[in-house]
Amino acid sequence: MVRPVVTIRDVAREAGVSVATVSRALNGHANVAEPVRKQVEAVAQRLRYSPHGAARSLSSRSTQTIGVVLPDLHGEFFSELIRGIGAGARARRKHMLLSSYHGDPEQQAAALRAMRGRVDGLLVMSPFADQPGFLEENLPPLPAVLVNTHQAEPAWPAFEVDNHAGAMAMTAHLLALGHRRIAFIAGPEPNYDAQERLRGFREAIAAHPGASGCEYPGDFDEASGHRAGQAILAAGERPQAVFAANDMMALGCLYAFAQAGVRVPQDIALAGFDDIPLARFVHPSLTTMRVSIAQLGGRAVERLLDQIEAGADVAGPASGEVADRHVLAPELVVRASSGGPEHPASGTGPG
Amino acid sequence: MVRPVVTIRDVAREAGVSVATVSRALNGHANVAEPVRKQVEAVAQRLRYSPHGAARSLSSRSTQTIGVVLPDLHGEFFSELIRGIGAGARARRKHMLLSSYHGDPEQQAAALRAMRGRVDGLLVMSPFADQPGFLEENLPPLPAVLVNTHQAEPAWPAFEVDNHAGAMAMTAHLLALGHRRIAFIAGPEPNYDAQERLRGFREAIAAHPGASGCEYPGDFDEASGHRAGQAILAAGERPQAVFAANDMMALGCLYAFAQAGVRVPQDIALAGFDDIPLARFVHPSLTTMRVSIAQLGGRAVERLLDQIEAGADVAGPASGEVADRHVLAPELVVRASSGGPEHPASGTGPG
DNA sequence: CTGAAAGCGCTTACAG
DNA sequence: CTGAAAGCGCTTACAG
Repeated sequence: MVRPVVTIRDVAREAGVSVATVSRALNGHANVAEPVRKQVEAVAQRLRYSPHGAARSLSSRSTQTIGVVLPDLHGEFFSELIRGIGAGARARRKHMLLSSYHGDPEQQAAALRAMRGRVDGLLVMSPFADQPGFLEENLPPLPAVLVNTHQAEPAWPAFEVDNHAGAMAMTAHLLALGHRRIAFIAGPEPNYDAQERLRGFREAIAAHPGASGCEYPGDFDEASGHRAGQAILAAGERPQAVFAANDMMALGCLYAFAQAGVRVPQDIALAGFDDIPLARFVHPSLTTMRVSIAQLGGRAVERLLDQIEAGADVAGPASGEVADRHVLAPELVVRASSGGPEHPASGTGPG
Repeated sequence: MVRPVVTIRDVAREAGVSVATVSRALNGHANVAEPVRKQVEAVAQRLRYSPHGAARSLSSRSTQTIGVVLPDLHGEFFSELIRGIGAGARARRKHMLLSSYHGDPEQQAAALRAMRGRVDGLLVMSPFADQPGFLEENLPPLPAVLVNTHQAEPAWPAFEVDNHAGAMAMTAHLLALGHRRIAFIAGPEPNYDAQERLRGFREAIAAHPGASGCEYPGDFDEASGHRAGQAILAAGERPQAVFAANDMMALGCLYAFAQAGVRVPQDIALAGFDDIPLARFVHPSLTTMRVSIAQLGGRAVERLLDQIEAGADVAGPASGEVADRHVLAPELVVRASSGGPEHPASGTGPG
């Protein structure tokens, strides 16, 4: 059962040709006589030869691999992102080297540097990218595309969700339904997505005469949404609608309302953000902004592979150039919780 | 902004030593004079040197990477698996090369072979492993551990969920609650997990005098669960309990019952399998078997890394040896839908 | 403790 | 169309 390790030299010897010819034959180069190619392929197959990845990468200066460096692997967001990147990579026949780290910049720096010589380009999500010099100092000299990452200077191509526009759209939806006093349950303050959603809410409220908003703190989990829901009910003048900065908080809030006997949407409208799978299953089903994270990953990997194929090999653009930035607009999904006219395809319940 | 590519030779030249000394200094070998080491480290840092992965792998015959080959990336199962593997790999400072393919054996064969020279070992989930010779012919000569994969001969170490025991446990739970006529909604026939769950159900029913089971087809999605639920209600003698082979089908069934005005658990008890996140959010919350897929992945990667460190370098065991097989027992999670005494921590709703 | 040299397994100009 | 040779960027016996 011990399989011998077979190299290109074994194939060459067995086929009676040079290793150069084996290499050319197996890599589909044109300048190989057809009978020779057949012969080499037959021998390679018989010996179950497959080329050594590191050797091939070293000599060809190409790894056929993209590196993906993420802050975490936990939760819907990352699994969708990985799925989208994986699909995009496979479509272009690339491998995917996945690295996650926890918390501190040191670890991410190490993860980034370890990619040199292993990948042809990088997809990076970094909470430290707005720290001046962080990426400049730690990205290997390779093409890189940022995902959902806020850079101080737009030095790298970037793909992100348009949280600001999404929050404005949702607020506009609630306003269009006639609600004027709207509560906002905010996400964690240091979080850039949270900041953008809050900004969108504020802007939409400010732009609408007669509308007023009040804000409650939260940190993107159910429990904080639950607390905010209780606080909203306890406050003086009850808002007509609540917009939670993500779905998990909206669910917590929904639960608080249910406990208090407050009906959604009859007594108060409710909306979230993200369209997590749960959103359509809860009762009432949740109006939310749908964000296609898999698509975000897929488009980012396409952009990266295009750049790699174009032969770019530097980390960061030439000086003075501004990197392209791609924002994906989330889509309003109206369900029962906001009391608006539901889109038939977004209906509640399985079956 | 164009960063020059710096190699070990640049560091050596700059530090005034040989490349051998740089290599030893940076890799923490003992036989380097302390001042020399300091000097080399300073230069490496100043030049932002990081070693070239492929070159290092080729000469050291070690990639510090494990390969993960999966049939798909879609859904809770794979994201949890990847998360568990990723955490395990990071804990042991290994990289993770992730490859997914769709459908056919050819594609998986290619994915497996492409791993040679890129990884030190493989974690493989393969629907084709019971096809004689498939793994033998396509696994590179590396240590490999199988995950949730049914092999005809137990030639490789394997980690899997004990679906049979889990289904028996759930059936026993329903029987213990006094239910005697129990319906089972089966998964897709070719699926090995589905087969094992069905086998566990049958065995538990057969072992219990006075109990009777009837079976309905399904294919692990909501819609088939919904159809089965309708069929169950339409049939002559209504069962006292329904056990769906997975949670998604249980949810579909629950929805059919709700539409028909049949109350769960008062009129009929219901249980699922998997403990997907939705299970605790639906109403009534769903009794199910919890399967820790992340743990499955984590343990598999540990087993693989142990084998790699032990210096094994062959695909498959020595002839005559039987590979170890690890089954992870799922855990019964009693919630409202079965009408049993609920565990306090498993309660319904957020907050 | 240090360096010169061989070698890891490929690819790719360069000749022919 | 084919082969001999150089080289990719490291690591590691081997001498000293």
